[in-house]
Amino acid sequence: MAGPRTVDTPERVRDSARTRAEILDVATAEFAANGYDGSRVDEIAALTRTTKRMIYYHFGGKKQLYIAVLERAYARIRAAERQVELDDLDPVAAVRRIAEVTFDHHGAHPEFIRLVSIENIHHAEHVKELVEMVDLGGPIVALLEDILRRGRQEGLFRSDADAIDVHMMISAFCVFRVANRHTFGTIFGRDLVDPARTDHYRAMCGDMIVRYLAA
Amino acid sequence: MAGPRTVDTPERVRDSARTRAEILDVATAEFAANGYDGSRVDEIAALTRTTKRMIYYHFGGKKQLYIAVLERAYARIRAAERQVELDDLDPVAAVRRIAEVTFDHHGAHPEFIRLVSIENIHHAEHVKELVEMVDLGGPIVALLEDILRRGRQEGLFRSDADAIDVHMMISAFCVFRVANRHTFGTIFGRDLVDPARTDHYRAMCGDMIVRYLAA
DNA sequence: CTAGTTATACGAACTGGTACGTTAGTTAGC
DNA sequence: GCTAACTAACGTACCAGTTCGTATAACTAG
Repeated sequence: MAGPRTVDTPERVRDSARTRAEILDVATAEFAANGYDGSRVDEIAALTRTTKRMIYYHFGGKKQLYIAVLERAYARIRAAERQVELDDLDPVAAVRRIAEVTFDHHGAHPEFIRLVSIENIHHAEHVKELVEMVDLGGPIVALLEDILRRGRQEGLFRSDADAIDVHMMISAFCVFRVANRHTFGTIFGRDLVDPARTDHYRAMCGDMIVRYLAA
Repeated sequence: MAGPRTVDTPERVRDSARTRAEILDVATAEFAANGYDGSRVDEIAALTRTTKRMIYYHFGGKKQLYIAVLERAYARIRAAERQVELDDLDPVAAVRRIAEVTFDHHGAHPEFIRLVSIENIHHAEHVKELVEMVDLGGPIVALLEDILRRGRQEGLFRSDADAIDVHMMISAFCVFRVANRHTFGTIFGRDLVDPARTDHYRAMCGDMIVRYLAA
């Protein structure tokens, strides 16, 4: 944030990195709130301290801006996955830990979940461009494969479950709770993200995967 | 260019019910494919054998048409739920049966799942209008409550699980498999709706809920 | 150190096209 | 001959992307 060169002009300075970051912040909120087609480039520009021209100057267009937003959102969950510490946990505790990390991340980042939902409406066409640049799934799959291998060696886990399916079951629970909370809450009168119920659902998620995996 | 209606033209009769149904069919496909903002009233009209004015004549506007589409889609899953026969099944088999019915319905109606995702992007604002007219959640909850009560009486089920949470867990799995298949398939290289894997995932869904519920 | 030069960062106003909804009029059927 | 069902063509607002021009930082030669 501090001026890298001169100390004058506290604001209104030329700083492309800052401008880009501010556009990305606003665009993330807008795209998550309104979807791709529902978002307006003019509106995103109006919510920044710069103009629409800068969006085209720095990103090229609405679509590229959206891809940049997606890229940053996925980078953040990979960072969360990378920080999990579970070398000293037994396999059962380790899968529960992973489920809880996923649960907490999705609960804390509903805008990421919304972007993923939006992306699926668009048949993942933008994520398809992303995976050509970064490996989004590798880290979590490698982590789970290691735990499953240990668990099977110790005779704790069933042998017909693989890492991708385990991740799928955990994601299904954690994504649904956030992604579908509006229709679910409206139809069943239960707020899935009510803070008073968070511990209940975190435990439910852990129980689900641990019991499913049990030999 | 086109001659008057001197030629036969076997159909082309005035039939408001048929016109409404045709508009609804096309609109369902369009909204499910492109989302609400991504769908075009002109395009929907072009895909019917009538004109855009008829959409406004019969439904009032884009939003009301979308609500009518949602209403019909929800009516269909309630019909599927109503037809489940499980009076002669023990509680464990009965929950598995319900999970399978949900699994099969969602697998067979991806357009419904997409509409639900789209609706959540819009904070369920249209479903909120729907629930004032019809009770969408009652039937499945009543069904599950009955099974859970029997299961608890027989000492088969844990006592800290209620019908809404059980439905949530089943829905999470079945909805995720369809709703997120594009991003998941792109990132992890596994097609969740590959017919060759359908039996595997149906069994996985049943195992999940049965094991979670076990006392 | 400084005057001249260039690359980068920025903004106001505009344009071409698109999309929802309407106006005005037509036809079928009782 | 009255009305529900229907059609073509239009109007207005909006929106992605562009044009053209300006200001500032960074660099270079003298």
